[in-house]
Amino acid sequence: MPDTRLSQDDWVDAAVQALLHEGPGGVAVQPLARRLKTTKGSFYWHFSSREDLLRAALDRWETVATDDVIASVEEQSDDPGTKATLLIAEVTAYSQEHPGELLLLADAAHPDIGAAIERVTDRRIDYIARLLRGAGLTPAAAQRRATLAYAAYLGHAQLAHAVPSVLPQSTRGQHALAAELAEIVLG
Amino acid sequence: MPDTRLSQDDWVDAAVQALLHEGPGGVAVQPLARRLKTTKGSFYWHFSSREDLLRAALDRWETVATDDVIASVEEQSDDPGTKATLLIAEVTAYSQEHPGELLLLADAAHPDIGAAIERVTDRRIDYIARLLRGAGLTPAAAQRRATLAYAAYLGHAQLAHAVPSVLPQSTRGQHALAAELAEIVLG
DNA sequence: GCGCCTCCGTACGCTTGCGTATGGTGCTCG
DNA sequence: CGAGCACCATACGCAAGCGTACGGAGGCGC
Repeated sequence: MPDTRLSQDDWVDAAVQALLHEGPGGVAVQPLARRLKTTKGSFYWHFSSREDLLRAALDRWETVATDDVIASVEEQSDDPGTKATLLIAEVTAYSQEHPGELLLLADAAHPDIGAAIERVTDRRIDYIARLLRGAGLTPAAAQRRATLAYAAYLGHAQLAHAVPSVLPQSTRGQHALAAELAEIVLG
Repeated sequence: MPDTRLSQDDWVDAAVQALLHEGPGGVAVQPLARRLKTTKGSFYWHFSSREDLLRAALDRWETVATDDVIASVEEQSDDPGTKATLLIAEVTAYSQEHPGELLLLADAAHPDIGAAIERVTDRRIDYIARLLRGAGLTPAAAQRRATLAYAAYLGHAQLAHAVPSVLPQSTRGQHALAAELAEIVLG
């Protein structure tokens, strides 16, 4: 039992986990308190409200969902094409393990959530567009392709989570789909 | 005040509207009762539970979300390419006016919702694949392209609803994006 | 070793939704 | 025209979350 005393950060950690696995609805005071084996008394000492915690969790998510992924890809390769392939793999695995991110889109009406999503989406599409420009596309074409590619990724992730049966079941089939997408995007 | 007396169908109508505009969370007994200017007493006379109503609403949605759209497209043209273009337009407008459908994906864990989504998604992708075969693609390629096209549509709809700022604001830009998608899908 | 400040547990009130029980309406049919 | 049935309103109990009040424990400085 390492330190029965909790810090603000422990709560944020738990909130981010809940956010990634259950979506924003999982960021709830009492359930998290149960999981942390404590009570609301602790929570309301460190935070002023549930919204407060949600904001902190979103802030952290924003970083891991962009910088971390981008940095990981960047340090693995220099070639834009290779980087794109790496990105697809990394990001697919990421969304597979963290279905909560997709649930975030459903709550985009919430001001803080909407703002966070907007920043994350912007940075992701910009990064893809940058890769495509690196691969020789004109800025305008790169932007369009990047948007389409991201839309395809998003939709694919949604399908994988909500209707897996419509996607190829075999790894072969999945690979064929990913290859087709890559070929289309890279022209 | 046409008939202060309500039928089972009136409730289902209201539920479908709620489903299309607010997602499954909107299919709630008391809110609907308020909207219909009645009370739960009425509801529980016609239905045994909230789930009961939800199932009825999903059943109806399944029809309007597939057959109706497909029939509309089919009666407007015979050429597969034209039909695909029509489909994109029709379906984009549809999802624009009915953001609730996207929220359904977030609740795919619910058995009835998941099953309904699966049937709808299957039929939609199958229809697109049929169009693509009609345009000369091999069955396997048509299936892959149809899946990708649907994923792109889904993701695009999500973005339009949750992060409209990342999409082109001008109708010109939107048209360019749609054109690029159509060109990609049709080869 | 005493007091204080930090942190947490408990108990409460509030809201919103689901589902039930039960008493009323008004229409309809005999 | 009155009995019965279809339909609805009201009131209740229950669950789960948020937020507050307040009291108790435990470590730290002096």
